[in-house]
Amino acid sequence: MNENRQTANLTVPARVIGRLSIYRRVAAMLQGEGVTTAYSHEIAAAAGVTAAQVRRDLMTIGAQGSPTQGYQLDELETSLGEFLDAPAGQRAALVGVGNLGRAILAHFAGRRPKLGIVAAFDVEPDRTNRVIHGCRCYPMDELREVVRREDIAVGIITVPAAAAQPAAMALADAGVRGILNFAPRTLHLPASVHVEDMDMTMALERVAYFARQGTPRS
Amino acid sequence: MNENRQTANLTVPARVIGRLSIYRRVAAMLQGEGVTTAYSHEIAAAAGVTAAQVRRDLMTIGAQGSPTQGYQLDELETSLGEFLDAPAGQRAALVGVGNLGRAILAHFAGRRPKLGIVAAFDVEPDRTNRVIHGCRCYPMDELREVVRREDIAVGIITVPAAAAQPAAMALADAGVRGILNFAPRTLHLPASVHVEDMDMTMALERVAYFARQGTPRS
DNA sequence: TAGATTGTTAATCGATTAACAATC
DNA sequence: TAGATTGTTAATCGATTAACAATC
Repeated sequence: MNENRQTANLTVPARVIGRLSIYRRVAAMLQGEGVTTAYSHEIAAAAGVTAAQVRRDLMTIGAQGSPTQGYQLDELETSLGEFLDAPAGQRAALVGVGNLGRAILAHFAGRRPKLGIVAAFDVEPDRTNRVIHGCRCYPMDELREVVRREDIAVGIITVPAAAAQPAAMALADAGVRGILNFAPRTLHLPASVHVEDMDMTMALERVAYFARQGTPRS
Repeated sequence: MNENRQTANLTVPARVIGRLSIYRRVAAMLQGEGVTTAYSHEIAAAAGVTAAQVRRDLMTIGAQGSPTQGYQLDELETSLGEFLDAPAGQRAALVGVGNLGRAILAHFAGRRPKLGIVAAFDVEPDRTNRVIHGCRCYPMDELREVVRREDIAVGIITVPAAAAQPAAMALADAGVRGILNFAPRTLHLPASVHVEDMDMTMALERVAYFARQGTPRS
């Protein structure tokens, strides 16, 4: 068991990656307010986690703070960017240009230079061969070609539930390695493809349940 | 520590509630295919979890299966509904009728009779005093009155990041007990208000990271 | 019956929290 | 310096997994 331990790139749990993304958002926000340094408990308060968690997470990526000054926010933002972003950037494609798909295109348009949605796909002819929120929309049968040409690594699924699995397969077959799935259906894909579900119905039902019962103390 | 243990309604972790919501979706889907009973491993496969987890979760809500037949899907769906839904139903309000807000209104329109979005709010005059995707849109200064009149228990926040905290406060002050937050900002609210974050940017960055690094084996 | 599945407890695993010496 | 904060390890906590007798 010792011989196959990972040496070069440590494995970081998904939970931690999510928090790092939030710390980056917080660092940008604080800098926007003119703040240049922040203590772990200040970052923690803005991120909604504990100070100890912030320190441990930042230790993971090798970001260091000063015991008297805290963390230098511009350095921190750089460190987080180097960890979270691909050096050469990554490109994403969206499948399903309905109401939700369009909203997501608008939401991400120009937000992250290192991670842009560069193509969208749909089965409906009246949604394709045009530009929506700055993103070119192609018919589904061009997916494979466009994904390869544009070197697209990430897929976003916003099709109806019944169409989700075929859409995911098409993306995976074309070479996509990660999928953000908004459709209320569990996707079955090779283990080499990382899937994250954004199930709005589930989330809303959970909120409704705890609105009634009260939040557990965890 | 023994004296204040909960007796009547057991506390169920958020993770479990989320899975129960998924089992309900699976039960509905299988019934739509004409299936009447399913084993835990069949439900598990469709839900993307382990069979042992399905059995343990269903045990939590007192749903029983037969060792030879598995679970009766119509009974299961009823049990899950009785557990997840408020007997008299619950009403939700959405704040922020932009692209994402409209998409969510369309997404939930008529989907769950026991949990409907019955009001929307916005600061923009040209978005208010009209009906969008079947939902009446009010100006923000009517929020308190409408939330109380319609007995709204759940809020959905789809405003820009800078407007999220005031919107959350307005909802909490009006009596909302749970909030589904799509804005990329951590909300600070009394502990009595349950908050769930749907951070699309974080989720996409996480997918992009694991698309590059490979999924951890967890 | 035989056998796969269920309900339920014990063992394992991983993440969070607590603690504390080192630091500026 | 004094003192709050940092980096880092040990203890705790909770959830998942493994195991197995009971069931139809």
